[in-house]
Amino acid sequence: MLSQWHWQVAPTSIRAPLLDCAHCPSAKENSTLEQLNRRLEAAIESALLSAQKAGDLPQFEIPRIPVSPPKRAGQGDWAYPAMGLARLARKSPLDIARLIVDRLPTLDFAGKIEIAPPGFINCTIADDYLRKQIDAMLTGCQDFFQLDIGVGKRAQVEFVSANPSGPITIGHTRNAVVGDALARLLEAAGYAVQREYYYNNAGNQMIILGKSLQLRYLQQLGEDVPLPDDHYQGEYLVDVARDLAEKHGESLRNAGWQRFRDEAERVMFAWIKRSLAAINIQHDAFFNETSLFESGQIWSVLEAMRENGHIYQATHWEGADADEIADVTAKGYEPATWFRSSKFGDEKDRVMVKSDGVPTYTLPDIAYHRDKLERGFDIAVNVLGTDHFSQAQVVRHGIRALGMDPAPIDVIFLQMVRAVRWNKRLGDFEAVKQSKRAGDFDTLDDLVAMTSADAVRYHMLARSPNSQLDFDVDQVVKQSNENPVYYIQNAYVRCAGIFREAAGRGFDDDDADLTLLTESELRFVRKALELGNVIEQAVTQYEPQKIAFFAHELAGVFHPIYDEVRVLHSEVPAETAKARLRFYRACKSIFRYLLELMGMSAPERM
RNA sequence: GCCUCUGUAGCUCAGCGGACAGAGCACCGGUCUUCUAAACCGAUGGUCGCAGGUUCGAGUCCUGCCAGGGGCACCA
Repeated sequence: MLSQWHWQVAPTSIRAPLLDCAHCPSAKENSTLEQLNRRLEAAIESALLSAQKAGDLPQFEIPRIPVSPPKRAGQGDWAYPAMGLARLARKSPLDIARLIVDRLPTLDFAGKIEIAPPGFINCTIADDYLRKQIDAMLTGCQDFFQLDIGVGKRAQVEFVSANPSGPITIGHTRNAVVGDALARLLEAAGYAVQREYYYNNAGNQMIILGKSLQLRYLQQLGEDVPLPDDHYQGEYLVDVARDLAEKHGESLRNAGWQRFRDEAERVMFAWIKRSLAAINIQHDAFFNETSLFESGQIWSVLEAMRENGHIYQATHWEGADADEIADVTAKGYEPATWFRSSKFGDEKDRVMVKSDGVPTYTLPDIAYHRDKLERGFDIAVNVLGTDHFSQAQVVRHGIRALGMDPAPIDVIFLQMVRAVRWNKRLGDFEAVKQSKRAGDFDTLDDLVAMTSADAVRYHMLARSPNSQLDFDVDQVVKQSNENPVYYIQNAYVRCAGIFREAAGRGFDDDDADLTLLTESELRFVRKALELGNVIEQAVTQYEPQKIAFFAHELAGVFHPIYDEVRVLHSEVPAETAKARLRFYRACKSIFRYLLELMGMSAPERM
């Protein structure tokens, strides 16, 4: 079955090979906070065990209480709430905290360890340790922050998956940005990632698209043929028809609609790829529905489901009530092929093959996901609009009906997105109309033209998938501190500016003495070291927006320091200046990496 | 009706069962002789939709309401 893949491989060379993980980053010791919190938790657990062994604490199973960064300054970098043990240990939280701290093994990264009421253990990272991380970071953020959770594993992200019937819309754009960001984060977590695009080209929609183009073409030839209401009305098909007429003249006058469908698919796909490339997105593989028909996979899936006893022929589903039966009878349907999905928790059964013998969308969808599972990905994430929620459930039931475990497949559901602008008269936001008149936009191309690729990527990413997103086109256009895009990029630009100036003066950071750095700079390093945790959380919880929030927070730590900590200034001693230049080298490195993780550019100037 | 998402400052939104609920914007007051203004400093601003419950501890978990979005095809 593995030999029956039907994808075109996109011309991209920068991706990791899909099957060969020989050169994947190997598990290695790294020094991010991602490990520090784990090490602190382990140390606390061993302290507790030791206290139990000595009889200072009663025997109980030690619950997992994670250490977390406190909200407030002055409470250290990691806090452990010992209150959670009070009941089990039958001691006051402060006493327990004392017992733990007294027995805590030595930790090279730990500086001050304090106990605070009502029972927190606050651990501060030692300054020396932070200073060492600056040089470590300079060996490359990609390596420095590389997690080991995905090493040796293969992940697939299926996203966009818009049918080639028109341009990429605002909704697809959110999907594209979130999917690609997740793919980048998975790569940062060590996975070999494949970006896949699945599209339906076998169904009725593509037939109508072909017929629509055919009519547009005939109109170009001067024929007076109307375009029915249920056909594609978009102006873009007129452009395609005009090109066809120019290239082929009248030779296609008697061609079948299939010829036009193929042409439409080809042109639309070229357009879609161009649009996505403009925001720095490329898929590795394209998988089409038609291939599932040609290979016969849809029928083998149906057979397998039938053998497992989940398929039946009927005019209506088995649990239909009187109203539904009356409804179906009125329509006069012949028997169709049903999937008994209600057995798997669905609210009703679903039609797999219509009474006219044509499969519904669901059957190839199940076949596609079976194929995906058979390709052996450790995780396969599907980015879908929330309007596909029910459909995704049915596919899941279908996979179970095949006797397969759908566990590797996860879905990120994106809530709706719309472009809005402020309407002064109404005193409220107003949806941008779905028309193509000047100033209105509803496609990715329009969005990019009016703002920028970077702005589109950031604003589409910086929102929880669970939240609806109003893309405020006026705000996104603004080049001011109202716009986080420039706030973040400016951090990189400012670093780049220092190095331009330093180079001009022949000043470098060779032999920098990092002990000359003070609390301000170390505050930045502390924050920067959280990146490992952020990537881990983004990947394991499927929350790629976390990286956007973090980038903004880190820029928020950076700018005040930049304002205060100068390098090439008459009053800064040369040795101090060297140390600071080294610090800004690390800053520049991490901002470049963050922008790369978000698929944004890192401009040298703005 | 059923499923699902959302409701936190005037606006847009963060917030891992933990300490006094945070940013940005807007508004108000300051800061460009320095590598620095797409920036910085300061001030104002809150019954976390409502009501119960679990917990030593709830914006966070549970139940029920209220309000808004989306989905519940022999469409894709």
